[in-house]
Amino acid sequence: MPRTDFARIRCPVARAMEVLGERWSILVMREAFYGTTRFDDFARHLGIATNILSARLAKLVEHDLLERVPEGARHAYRLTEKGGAFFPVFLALKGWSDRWMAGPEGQAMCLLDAGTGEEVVCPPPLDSAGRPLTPEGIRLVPGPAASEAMRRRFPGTAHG
Amino acid sequence: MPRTDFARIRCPVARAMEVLGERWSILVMREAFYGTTRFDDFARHLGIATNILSARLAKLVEHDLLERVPEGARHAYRLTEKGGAFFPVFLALKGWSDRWMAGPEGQAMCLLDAGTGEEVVCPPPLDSAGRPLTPEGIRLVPGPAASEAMRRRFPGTAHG
DNA sequence: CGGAATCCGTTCGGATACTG
DNA sequence: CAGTATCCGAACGGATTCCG
Repeated sequence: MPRTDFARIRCPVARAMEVLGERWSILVMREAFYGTTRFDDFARHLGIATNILSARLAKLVEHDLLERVPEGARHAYRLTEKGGAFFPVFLALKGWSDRWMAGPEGQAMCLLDAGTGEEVVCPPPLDSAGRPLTPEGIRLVPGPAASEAMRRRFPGTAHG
Repeated sequence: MPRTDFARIRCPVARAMEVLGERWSILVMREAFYGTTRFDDFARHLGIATNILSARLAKLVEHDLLERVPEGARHAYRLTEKGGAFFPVFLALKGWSDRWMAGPEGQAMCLLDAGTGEEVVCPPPLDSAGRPLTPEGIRLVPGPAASEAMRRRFPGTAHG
């Protein structure tokens, strides 16, 4: 009984979980955002087993979030455009985690705008009245890739 | 050899991965954001094995993203404040996934502002010049919960 | 040192059966 | 219908070893 193949699910978020759904994956990306590029640095900074690191990096490279480029005798793992585009997601996750998952001491790392020195925050999505958007404030309509089940579940169109 | 206990890591993001680091977890939250509250609906909508769903829901309830409330003869799983606060993170992830992980057909679901009918997007973080913030545009300083290793790695303070 | 390969315990996760 | 429990294969992940 092979496990469900997330790559085959129509929902792009599910497909993202195929790449980022293991617990170390996001932390590897965090390290990449913090400037780490070499295998050994990832391993030491994270305290991750090397075989797992190897597998995670390979998957991130396979899905084009990182690229493996020769650098002298070794390799460097660098963010691609796709990987760099994930930065706002990480920022949002970090914001939530610092607020809701931190211990009494608070946050471990502080991200400052290099220009102003102000702390970087992910702006929250707002509704038309300028209030933070909640799940209740949205209407769901199927997109072009929606399955039949989704269309039955959420009847309507963008302009209906 | 037990696996690394993410709850003990100082980084709040790592602690978040303790709860959300399994591949089904985010999709369970997605369903909650889409209005699902009952066990059977989660199971049918997601196509997840019921024992796994049971475990994921229990963990989300344990960490206070969902609460299990009696509803007639059964239970309803409802978003808590903490769980609702995760919505912007989901939105950011969905935006990235729709852009970078979707197939040629595009997105599966479209989230509209219930008031205006406009598609909801997560505003990207900007730097002081109004340009999208990149990992290169930030300066990293240790926060109050930073480990010694982190302080050595990132010397400096918020006002240094 | 960089990274892959091996070994093995643990967890995930699907299918099925079971209880209320 | 709402879940829990059991079984078992497959994947995750830690420790160690090995190769360039």
